[in-house]
Amino acid sequence: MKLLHHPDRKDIMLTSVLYALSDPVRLQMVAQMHSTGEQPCKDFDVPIAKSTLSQHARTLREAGITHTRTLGTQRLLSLRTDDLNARFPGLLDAVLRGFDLQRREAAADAEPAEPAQP
Amino acid sequence: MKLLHHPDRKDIMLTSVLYALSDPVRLQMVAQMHSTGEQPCKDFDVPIAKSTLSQHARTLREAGITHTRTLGTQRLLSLRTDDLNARFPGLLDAVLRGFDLQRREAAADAEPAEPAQP
DNA sequence: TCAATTGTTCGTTGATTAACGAACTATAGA
DNA sequence: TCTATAGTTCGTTAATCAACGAACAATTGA
Repeated sequence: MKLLHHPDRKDIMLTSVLYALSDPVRLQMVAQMHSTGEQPCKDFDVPIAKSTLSQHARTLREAGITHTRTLGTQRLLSLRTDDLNARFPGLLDAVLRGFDLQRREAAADAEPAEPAQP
Repeated sequence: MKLLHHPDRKDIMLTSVLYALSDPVRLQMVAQMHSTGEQPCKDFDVPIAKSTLSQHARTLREAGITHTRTLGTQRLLSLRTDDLNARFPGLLDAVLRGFDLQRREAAADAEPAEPAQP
């Protein structure tokens, strides 16, 4: 079994975090972990090959955004919420909120009018 | 004279903003605009060629982070604070605060002890 | 008009990136 | 032990990126 490197809290770099979050696939993964909690790679709802997903998971882990633990054949990913909040207060929340606002707006734009009962 | 494209507020994308902020040079530029206000390219305190700086300025502008206006031969850059706060509430502040926290910590680490009179 | 200042554009280079499939590792369960 | 499942690693490809210098454009001021 391979041991996975996670950076210490103090070594989490702002530019690395912002870069990791700037990819649509990774941002989606982060949003999903935030709403659903810890989950295995296979449950991420992203339309990419598993090798690509594995690489994205690594990018998030090495940036200090996620923690990965092994359970059987699975790798369970979760957000390092406390570490991120301690190091960059308010950043994760602002990103997640921005992601949600943007998503809502896109959904609203797709509808022609405000339907009473959709 | 060339006219510069600035995206509408509604077209500012989260991933583009995060990406633009994930480069150390651009992040430094943003921090400087935040503390010093509007300023011309030549006043940015970054150790790069002016052609490179010009490209970074373009990246920031096209991501919707900065506004650029022309004054004589100069291009004055300023943060689109209101637009960013409206679209992604708290994001810019969190990034700027995180940048400052990280900078302070790095400075503290460089000092061996707490000198009374440095 | 001419020179200096400020910034942009262009072409190049080397590095990095996201994507994929194939091959591999490791564990769980039959 | 054998098979299925879950991920990782590797090699490749096409695209993008940051950096630079040279050449260009636009404006100011002498």
